[in-house]
Amino acid sequence: MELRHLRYFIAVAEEGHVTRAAEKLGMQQPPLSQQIRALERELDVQLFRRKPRGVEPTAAGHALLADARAILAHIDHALATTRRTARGEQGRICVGFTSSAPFHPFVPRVIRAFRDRYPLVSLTLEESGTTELIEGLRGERVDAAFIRTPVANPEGIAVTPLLEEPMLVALPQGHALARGSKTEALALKTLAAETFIVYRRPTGPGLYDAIIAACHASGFSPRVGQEAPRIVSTLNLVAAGLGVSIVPASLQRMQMDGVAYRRLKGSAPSAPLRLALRRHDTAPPVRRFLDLVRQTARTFDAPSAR
Amino acid sequence: MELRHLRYFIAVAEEGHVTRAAEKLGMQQPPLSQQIRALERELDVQLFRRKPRGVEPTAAGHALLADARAILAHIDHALATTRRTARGEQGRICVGFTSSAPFHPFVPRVIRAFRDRYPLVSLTLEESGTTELIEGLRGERVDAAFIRTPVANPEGIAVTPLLEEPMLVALPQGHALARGSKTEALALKTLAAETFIVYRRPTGPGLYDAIIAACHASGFSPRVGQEAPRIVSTLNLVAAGLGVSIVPASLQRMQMDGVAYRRLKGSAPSAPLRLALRRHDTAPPVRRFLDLVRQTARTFDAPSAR
DNA sequence: TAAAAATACTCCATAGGTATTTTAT
DNA sequence: ATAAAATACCTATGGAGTATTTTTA
Repeated sequence: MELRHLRYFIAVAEEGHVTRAAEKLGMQQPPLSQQIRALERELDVQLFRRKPRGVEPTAAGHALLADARAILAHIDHALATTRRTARGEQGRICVGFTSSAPFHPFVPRVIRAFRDRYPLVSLTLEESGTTELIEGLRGERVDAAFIRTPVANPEGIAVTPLLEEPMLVALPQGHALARGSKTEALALKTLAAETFIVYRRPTGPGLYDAIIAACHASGFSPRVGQEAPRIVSTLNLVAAGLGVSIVPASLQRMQMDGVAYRRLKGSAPSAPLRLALRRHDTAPPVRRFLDLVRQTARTFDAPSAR
Repeated sequence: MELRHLRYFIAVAEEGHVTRAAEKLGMQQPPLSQQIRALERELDVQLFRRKPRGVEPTAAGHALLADARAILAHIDHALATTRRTARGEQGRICVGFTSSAPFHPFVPRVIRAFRDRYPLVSLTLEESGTTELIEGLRGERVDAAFIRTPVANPEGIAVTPLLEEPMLVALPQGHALARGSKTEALALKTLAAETFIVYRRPTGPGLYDAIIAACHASGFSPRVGQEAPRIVSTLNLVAAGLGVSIVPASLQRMQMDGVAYRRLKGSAPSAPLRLALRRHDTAPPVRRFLDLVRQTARTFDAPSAR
């Protein structure tokens, strides 16, 4: 059986008249009669009662008519879903981000824009460390990840740079360097004697290494104190007076009590925001997400350094 | 689009390999490739990613695969329903009966047999007078009716005789004729002086006329007292001592207090059981019902005259 | 008998087959 | 280099067209 048979059958049942149905279908009566009989022969069921002024569906014909309409509707629905899926308008996507990413206003903005634009794409979010996110990408548990640092082993992973923001020194409130003119930039070497609170290296090696490298460039080797597993923990430790830290500027947005920020003078390390994807991932929602992220990044006038 | 495309698509998606799918479909690889590409072109959607060792459904392909399977299942289901409907195994039937019919053991037996044999046919029962049942048949509210009397205007109605049973005299308990040897048959003319309770003529003219005619044949004109709208009411009136009546033998089964029965001698009127249908009704459940009724009637060894 | 469906046939579009080339790793 | 898909081309099945007959109330 073919869909043709169902289409023809519906036309004949609706018209109650083979000749008129043929006209409506843009064909002649004999081939239509033949196809109807072929359908009846295949099902071994009489679908129409032939009368001198047309045809009338039998009980079986009526039963089939209802189902045939439902089947054609089912097909229309399936094709629409398929097309939407191909366009990336329907499906699923899991977006991961490191703990510091959501503080950058770009991230919530782009997530919201995606939800608005592609409401049929089911979007799940996952916060995790950079290393876990990259593993998640490889294992298909995550489809896109906002990260801040370069990836150690980028095999099969494509990283798109999005935005850069300065890094600031986070000092305990009341620290000597936190007093004075707060808007003036600080030279990194001023911090040579301080204890540094850093983000755990295994979780996000890039940030750790960038800070150490910047210190060495300024002529000193930083004393590393506590290592924090999340960027927020870093600030908690700073607020507790256990040391200073160097964090992306957008962290200021969280208004943490007991922490003061100072800008850094000269070639201070900067904090990039990047998007990591599987290289050659053709999943349409992922492509749409990347498109939207890039477009939003282009028109983003960084309000982070307020 | 045709079902062929969906069948081929499913085969290729399941095999992940056009050549193997073609083999499984009993065809060659190039035409299968062509049909798949034709489907992709029509939908304007890429369904497979071509790899050096086979093909892999895209996200859209996966979406379509699930729907395509559901559609084929939908079709199978529709065809099965159509065939069952054609065979009379599925559908609806409304069976009517006059008030006296269900007392004949044949009627409940055949109803039960039909339910058991055709569980997917939704069966509704309707009790009504003969006249209303025939109108119900004409108006398609009823599809088959168990009646006892001939139909006045049988235009478009086919009546099949099923069984005959004797009619008995129903007497008030304590009536002179109810005493004595109860098994002995009574001559109808013995009742010449009695008041007759009869079934209302408009509701069931056949029974009424049969009784009057039998009395005339026995040489008297019966005195008609109350007319009852239902056969049970007749017996109630007899029990109340308002007169005698002549009723089908199977009415004994209802064990009505205060009523005694006597057989009739000679050419007493007999009570037929008949099935009325629309002439030329081809509805399959109705044909099945008629077949079953006839078959059951043939093998029915009347236990009514116990 | 009259309208409509079924049959008989013819034709051609296209599904499917055969041979070969292109592609992707 | 190799396996598999795509392309080119051919064949023939069967869907559709034309002319006519049969059916049914």
